[in-house]
Amino acid sequence: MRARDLKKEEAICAASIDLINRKGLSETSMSQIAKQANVSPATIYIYFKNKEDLLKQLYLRIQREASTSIFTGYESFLPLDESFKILLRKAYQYFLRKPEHFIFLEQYSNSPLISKIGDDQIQNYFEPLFNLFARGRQNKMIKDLPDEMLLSFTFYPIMQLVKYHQSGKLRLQYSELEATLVMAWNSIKRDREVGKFINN
Amino acid sequence: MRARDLKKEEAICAASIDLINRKGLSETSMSQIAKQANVSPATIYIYFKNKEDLLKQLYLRIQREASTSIFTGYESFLPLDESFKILLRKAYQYFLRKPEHFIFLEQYSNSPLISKIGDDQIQNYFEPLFNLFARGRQNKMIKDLPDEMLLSFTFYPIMQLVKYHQSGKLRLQYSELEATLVMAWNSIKRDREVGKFINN
Amino acid sequence: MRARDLKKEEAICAASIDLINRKGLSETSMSQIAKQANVSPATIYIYFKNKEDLLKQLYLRIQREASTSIFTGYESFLPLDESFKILLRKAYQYFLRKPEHFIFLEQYSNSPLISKIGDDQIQNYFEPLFNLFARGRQNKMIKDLPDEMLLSFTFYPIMQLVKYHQSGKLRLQYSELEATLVMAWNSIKRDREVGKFINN
Amino acid sequence: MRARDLKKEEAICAASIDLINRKGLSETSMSQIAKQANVSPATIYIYFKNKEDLLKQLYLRIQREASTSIFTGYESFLPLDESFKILLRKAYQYFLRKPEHFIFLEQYSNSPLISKIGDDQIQNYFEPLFNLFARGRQNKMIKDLPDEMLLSFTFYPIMQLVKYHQSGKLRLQYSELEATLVMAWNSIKRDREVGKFINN
DNA sequence: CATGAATGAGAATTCATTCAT
DNA sequence: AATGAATGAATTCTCATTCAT
Repeated sequence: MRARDLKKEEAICAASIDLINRKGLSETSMSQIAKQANVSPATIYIYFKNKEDLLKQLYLRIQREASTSIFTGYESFLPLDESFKILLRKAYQYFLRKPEHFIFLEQYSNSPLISKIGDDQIQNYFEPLFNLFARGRQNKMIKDLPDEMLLSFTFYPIMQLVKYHQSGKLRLQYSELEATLVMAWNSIKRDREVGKFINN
Repeated sequence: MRARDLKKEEAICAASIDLINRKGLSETSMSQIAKQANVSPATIYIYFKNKEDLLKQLYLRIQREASTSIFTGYESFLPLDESFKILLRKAYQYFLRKPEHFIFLEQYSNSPLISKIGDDQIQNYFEPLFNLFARGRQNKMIKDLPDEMLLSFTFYPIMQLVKYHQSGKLRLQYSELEATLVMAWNSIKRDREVGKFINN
Repeated sequence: MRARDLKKEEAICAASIDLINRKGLSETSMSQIAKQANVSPATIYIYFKNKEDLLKQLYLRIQREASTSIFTGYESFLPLDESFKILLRKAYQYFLRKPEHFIFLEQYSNSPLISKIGDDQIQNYFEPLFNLFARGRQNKMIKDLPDEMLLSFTFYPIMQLVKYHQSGKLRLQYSELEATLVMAWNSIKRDREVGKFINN
Repeated sequence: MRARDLKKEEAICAASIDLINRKGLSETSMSQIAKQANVSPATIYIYFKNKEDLLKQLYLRIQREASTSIFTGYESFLPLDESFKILLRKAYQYFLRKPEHFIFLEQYSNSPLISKIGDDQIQNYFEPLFNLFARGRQNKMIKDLPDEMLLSFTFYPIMQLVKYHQSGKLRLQYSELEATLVMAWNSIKRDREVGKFINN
């Protein structure tokens, strides 16, 4: 597998994402994908080893694309909180622009398929954010909490709001988004009031 | 006339949940379920109209059970923040005790199947939390933000931590959980420091 | 089997005939019949041994009813041609009144199921007609041809016209029917013009 | 790319016809057909959309083949009665040679499936006979009756005799067939004796 | 590289029938 | 007698994948 015609490969990916988003992983068959992509079923097997591989590649390439788009071009000399808000803002806006990608990622990563992907492969996509966290902890500007906790109160709430946006339940204005970013930052930034249990 | 066998229905549900957790929605077939539940495939169709209905009923009954378990028995005369923390703590602990239920809900609600369920049917499960939010907003103890925003910074981060727990990436100690609940509360409680965009 | 409640038995028969006429033998299941007859599937097996038996009994009882209705009450002292025309007219009118019965008979008798029914069982239903033919042959009023041939040019054309009527393609007026009966009679009545091959 | 294998399609058709003749429309399953045709069940669905389509195509192609075989090559310059007898004779002999086709047609056209076929599609197969009728009516050689009536006293009696032949109840000698054709012709030919109701 | 044909395995669902009450 | 529950076997049809061109 892995051949030339990028147009065809792209068509296969687009068809897959669209179908999976609309019908679900279980209701999307290789022949449906083939039909919608205007290729023969056999052609898919030139570009991907099998269905599992197709889905995995899709997941990885969407992650990669999102990560690239979100984490490139932000100036690391900015104050930590600014950098942090820039990243979250870009993430929010990126997924608003690419709802199909967002939905696909959610579906895939909440299914057992996700276990077939090595942790490291994913972890890397968050690296810049983790670096930011590390810097913040060193500078005593961010609470001394594990990355997962910090993500849970910053990145994931934002992702949840993307979901609300896409379902139409809550569409943030620009100013509201900015306030939200402040909320996210406040929830992890270190301050004078000391918590009872966590030594921050 | 033979009476309907609740044992059988229960076996079907349990088998479904188990298989779906292990193999995924897409890889779980009616005959696999039947086999694991020790009934005939045809028997499933006595209790559920079809596969879609089976999954939907599972989703609703798991939601209901979780909601009941989490939202019953908390004393409403307690201070708002206490009530709030009790609910989140119970939610966290409930899903820790019922990982299969948690995983099922995540998988189902991130698939297109979720769109077949009326909004109202779901919304109700959160009602006590929404009531709390409403009270808090009236009392000026909670920021004047829409429910979705409040959930995004309280309930969903906690759910994210359940996920981390179950994947083994981050298992909170009791004291850490308590600190986390404080974090959640702090993120939505109204305070003297006035944000730039939100008038709280 | 064979029990009491005639209402139930009648309901089962009526439902069967209706469904088979509308959906076809292949598309009619015992549970559909049960549902339409407002009884339990198990109940059908009290009245009939199994599906094959149900169909067979239906066929026989419809044949019997038709035969009874057509062949009773015609006066045998009438001239042969009058008797003959009376019978055909009654047959035509009977099936016009009972389209469901007609359609069922056609469907059943043109399927391999018919082979499960002994020839004698059916033959009897035509007996009065056969007697008429025999008398006619003896009296030299009817061509000396086998019963099957005589039926083919009298009874079956009339049945074909019933079919046309029911499909809406050709609905005979009363006078047209009478003319048709004359045609039928002419085709088998003996006359002076002698055929080349058959000695009539 | 593999080309479609006409041998396979033919095998599927032959197997279908054979099974339907022996077991009946209702008792013939796609897998039985596949097995007897020595193909995979899935292969049938390459050539036919579904079971209903398979049966419909079978019906149409058998009708077409019969029609072609019966109605080609008869000389239209012959006297009307000769032409007419030629056609009926060919029909009789054709179906005697192809009992499976005859039985299939009878079974299909007496089931509700027939209603899924447009009238026009069928009507065409009889066209040459209808033309003959039209000519005969114009020439005042045939009674002035609708096509359906004429068919009922000519074509269908002959078909009924085919049925008798195949069931073994009455096998006509050649000379008997000829006499029968005369009967058919006489029943529709116009003559001096004027009927009471029909103005012929 | 690309294809439509081909397929065995398996999907969801229904079947005719029997069971337990 | 009558029922709805229960079922193993069978139904139609689709699946992921490979084959032959």
